[in-house]
Amino acid sequence: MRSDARRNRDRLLAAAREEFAAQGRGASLNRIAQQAGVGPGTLYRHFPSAQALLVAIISEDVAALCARGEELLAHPSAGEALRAWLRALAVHASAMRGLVAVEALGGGAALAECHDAIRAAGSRLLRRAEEEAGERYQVDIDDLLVAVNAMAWAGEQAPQDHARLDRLLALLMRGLPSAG
Amino acid sequence: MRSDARRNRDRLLAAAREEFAAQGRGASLNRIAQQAGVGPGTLYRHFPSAQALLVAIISEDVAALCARGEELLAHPSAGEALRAWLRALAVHASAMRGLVAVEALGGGAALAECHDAIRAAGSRLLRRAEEEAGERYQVDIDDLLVAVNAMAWAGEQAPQDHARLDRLLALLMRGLPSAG
DNA sequence: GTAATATACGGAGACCCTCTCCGCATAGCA
DNA sequence: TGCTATGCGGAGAGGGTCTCCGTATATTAC
Repeated sequence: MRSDARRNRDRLLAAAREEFAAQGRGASLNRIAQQAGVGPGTLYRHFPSAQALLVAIISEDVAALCARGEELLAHPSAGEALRAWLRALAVHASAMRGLVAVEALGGGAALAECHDAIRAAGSRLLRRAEEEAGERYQVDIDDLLVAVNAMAWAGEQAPQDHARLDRLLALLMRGLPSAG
Repeated sequence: MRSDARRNRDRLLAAAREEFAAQGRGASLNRIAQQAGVGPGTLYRHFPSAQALLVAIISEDVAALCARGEELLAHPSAGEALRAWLRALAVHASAMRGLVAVEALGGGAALAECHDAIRAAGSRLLRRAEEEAGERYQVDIDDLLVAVNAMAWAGEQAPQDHARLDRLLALLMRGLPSAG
């Protein structure tokens, strides 16, 4: 990749993060291109669709989430570790308003890889929590992750209510093993 | 209101229901007007924004939900009644893809009335379930309703997975009193 | 039945958004 | 320094939201 292309790509990603965080669903790809100082054509060459742009951003975050999951495997309380990680996931999902919605949709192969990585991390934490609690927690890990995303989405619908996300997560986690 | 205006209003609402159900977020107000056989100007005179249109549709449904809540107060199991009603709420929220999202947003006075009515019905069912279970269920009714909406939203993100909504609701309801 | 009037209609069009196409510029290389 | 592959950018097509205003019509009074 040519150096100017690389530079533009990076600028576009940075501008997109800002725009998505600020505007949520109302984000405009035009504005992103403008903010990054490139033409719309350049944006669409790098990212053929708004979704591709989102996937690229998400991919950047997934590694961090997986690393956090790895760390949390060493946490003395497996139940708390699971909760902490799900909360981190929710915060990631909330980071840009409306981003979650697209994350939940199709999104292609790149996003599938992200999902697999997230699912793997979540599965390990869930299994450890189950072992700790000595009971099988009858839930599909995918459902649990979707539910966490849904809570993040709902939390973002009322951005002024900062505590809502925590309350919603608490509500969701009532049924988890070794609940506080 | 002039008779032709009334007729057009009704046609617009019917067309809007179809369009929202079929297209979800991709719904086009232009198409709704076209489908209803009126010009765009007519649509915007009756409903100044897409949100106003949604609110009008929602208002139509709320009465039915409240009536269902009333019925369920007579159900022998208060816990089951609560669950059944929350499920009905989720189905309503799912009825048109993406409608939930707007429902969660501001929406003005008309929507506030709807929320109040829903909250009142939900509160009564929740209180009865608590009494039956002999325990106080520490949850804000608003949070519970938002969470149900969030699950409906998540369910609609994967319309091909019909059972997902049920699984997500089950997940949410694990922490409810007298859970099965 | 007809005239007067308030009310509502509808479509042209302004403006913005997404996304494409292609002539032009330039980075990288010999 | 010149060549070429690669990338840039903006004009513009197509469609969406929403407005404005000349035209049409339901309604009322006579």
